[in-house]
Amino acid sequence: MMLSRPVSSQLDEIDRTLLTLLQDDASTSHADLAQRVGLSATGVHKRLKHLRQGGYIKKVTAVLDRSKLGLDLLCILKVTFRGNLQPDNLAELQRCIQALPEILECYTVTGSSDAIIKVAVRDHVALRDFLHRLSTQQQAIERAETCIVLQELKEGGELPLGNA
Amino acid sequence: MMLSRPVSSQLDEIDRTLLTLLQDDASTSHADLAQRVGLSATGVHKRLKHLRQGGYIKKVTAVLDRSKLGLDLLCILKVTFRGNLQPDNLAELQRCIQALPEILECYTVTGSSDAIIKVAVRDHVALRDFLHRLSTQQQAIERAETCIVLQELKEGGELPLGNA
DNA sequence: GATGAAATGTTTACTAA
DNA sequence: TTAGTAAACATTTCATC
Repeated sequence: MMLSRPVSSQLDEIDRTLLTLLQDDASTSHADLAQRVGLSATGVHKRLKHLRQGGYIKKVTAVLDRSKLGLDLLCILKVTFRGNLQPDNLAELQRCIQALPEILECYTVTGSSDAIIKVAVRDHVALRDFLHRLSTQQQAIERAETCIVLQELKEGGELPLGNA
Repeated sequence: MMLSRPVSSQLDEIDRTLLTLLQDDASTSHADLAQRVGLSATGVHKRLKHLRQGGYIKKVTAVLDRSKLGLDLLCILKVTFRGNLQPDNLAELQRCIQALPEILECYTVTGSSDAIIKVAVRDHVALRDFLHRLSTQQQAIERAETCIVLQELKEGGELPLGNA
């Protein structure tokens, strides 16, 4: 016999719709959300509480306009290390992330580079300064190709939940 | 003689602090924010209104947990086109972004690749399927190096406003 | 999950600096 | 132009069904 759902249950379609709506605009009121998914505001509230407590929603954040804030130059760095991703290099990289706030994102990856770093700076002077601080703090960099972003065709990265 | 500031004025330190706090948690109440910046809730409200209307805050979004939603495989694609970034290729790329929701971010860049694409999929089967649809829809791809993300050392990309 | 009441949070008009 | 006070309004949350 099928008892009630486990605490950390699978998400149903209403949950996924709610998450999609909140990815688009997290300031939507419960009443609005309720109308769209065909539930009461309280029903929405309980589901959101579950989604937050279950860690599905990690946080709610304000997305700012980089240009308006003077950070016009976006770059993607492809970095390779001497000795690849050996523990020392990784530890140093993590220290860099803490020390250099211009680093927006940082991933270690397979392929021709060891790490990929996204950086936002004011202009090419700030970029030069950043690269100098990076190479000072990360001793084991063998090569760092700086790719300047020409166009942001899509960003923000809302997850596709239609088939999740 | 120096007259009053234009409507779309520069941001002061309180504005920047508010933006930083909202990047960290956009669900913070006006009362809480007020306490932190030494203002009344009304003062905060007026500043936030200005920041929203001025376009400094583009939107408020819920950040979801990829793993919990079954999108465990994050990849970064370095793509080069036959004929580089010629208009036809760009148009086709924009169509791809619309058609392939797995694409979280897409940038055209300088350097050894023409575009860099961030993709989230469920597993390697979904990745294979995605790559197939990509190459079908984007005819002019000369080469696409798929870098699988091993670790997300930093993501989300909150902007550093200390020196803005 | 729904209803309605209580607690919070937000917005506005008004006032003062 | 900017911010504070207080009141009106809306939303979120909780107890109860």
